[in-house]
Amino acid sequence: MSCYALVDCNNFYASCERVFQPALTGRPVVVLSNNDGCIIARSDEAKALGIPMGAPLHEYAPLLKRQKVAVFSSNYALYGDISARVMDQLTFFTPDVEVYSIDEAFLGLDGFTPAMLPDHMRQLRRSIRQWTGIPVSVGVAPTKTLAKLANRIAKKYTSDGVYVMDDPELMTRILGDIEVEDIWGISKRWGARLRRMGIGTALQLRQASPRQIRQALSVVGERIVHELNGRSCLALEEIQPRKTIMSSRSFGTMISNRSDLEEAVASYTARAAEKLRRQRSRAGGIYVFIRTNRFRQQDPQYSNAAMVGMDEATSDTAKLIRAAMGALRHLWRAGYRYHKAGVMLTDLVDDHGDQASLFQTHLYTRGRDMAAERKTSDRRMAALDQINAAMGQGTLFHATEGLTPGGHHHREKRRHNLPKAERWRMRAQFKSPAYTTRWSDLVRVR
DNA sequence: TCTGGGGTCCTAGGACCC
DNA sequence: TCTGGGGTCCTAGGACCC
Repeated sequence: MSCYALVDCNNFYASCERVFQPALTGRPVVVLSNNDGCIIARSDEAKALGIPMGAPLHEYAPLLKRQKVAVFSSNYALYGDISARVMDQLTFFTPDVEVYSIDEAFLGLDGFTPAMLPDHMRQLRRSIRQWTGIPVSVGVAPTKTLAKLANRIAKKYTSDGVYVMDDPELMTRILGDIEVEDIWGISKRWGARLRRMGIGTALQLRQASPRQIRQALSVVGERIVHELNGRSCLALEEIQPRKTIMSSRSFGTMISNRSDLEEAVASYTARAAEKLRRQRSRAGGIYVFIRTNRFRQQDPQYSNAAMVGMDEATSDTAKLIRAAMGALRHLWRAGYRYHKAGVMLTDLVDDHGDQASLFQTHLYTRGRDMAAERKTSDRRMAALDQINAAMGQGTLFHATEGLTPGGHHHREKRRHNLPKAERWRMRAQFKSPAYTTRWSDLVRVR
């Protein structure tokens, strides 16, 4: 039987700020997003005041003032540093650590005797508190999904912040009280879909037919069913280099000037390139997007993006910026007030492996795709030619402009006289008359 | 006036090939 | 209006996460 723990830092950013200002203990604390726009972390006291996650600051400013809430701008350098210390402590307790996010880690506990787990985990919690000042909660269970739930229980109902899920009968009772939306991997939208199927609690989902859930929520949903039943489908994963690297910001004030926009995109590209080099990768492509403020309904709206393929994968900031500027030349339109822009580095390759042959394939298929585009859309072709002519560096092979949802729909309707759901059903029937699930389908292999 | 910034995985469908 | 079947590769879009 497998065994996992989820270690989760309580109200992480707020706790980090408190480490350096112990006087804030017992007082409500919130931390703000980049431009001080949203509230992205809250201490327990702040949550008790009814301040929701992601709330716009301007809506809650009066309440914060009235309640004397301590308000911080975010300090990611600090949070990253404290996070590293917390994760470092974990390795003293087990070598099997998967850092899942800045404030969470899964532990593999297969070698431990069940009887000693609670004490061991309490000790882990104490030592993290002692060495970093950060309070954590620990949930232990046979699968990652159950460990996530165990962690919730540890946070909400225990005094020592540790909960080990080992009593099957008690577990059944607990799952009956958990809403489906509180399960890891089930959000509002999927929750609503499940409720329409008569599934509202974790217990009901556990008892549901894996096949039916797969039809509704894909293999991802089916995995959750198995995981709730104690069959582990999600293994501990190794840390690996990122597959994409993003850098984006909304501007403090809106930008109409083209050179200001260029400056912003260039600096985002530089920042992304730094991250790229830090993980020893090179980028084969760069995606650039710009947009107006979607909240200002009264303003004319514009949003566009383009993707540039580099001639050769690179981590050279200057080259990447030239490519980004080429994309931007195409994207920019006068007369709009821009509010946000960003770049994403894609097609990342390792600095060590045999990336050369891998990249050859990409170049080849891209050429083929361009030929295909010519067939399907004259409009897109004209755009592509225009852009490619304008670009000195790299080859642009995709532009979102000209690809309208309407166009998709139109083609779709012409080609198929059956609705999508019906086609899908027929196809599924035809392909697999007898439903079987291979374990290899369920277990995610990286 | 103000409303975040990152990531990952899965599936359907199109293009292409034989 | 109909117009094979099997396979691969790729992309867009839709989900989800913190």
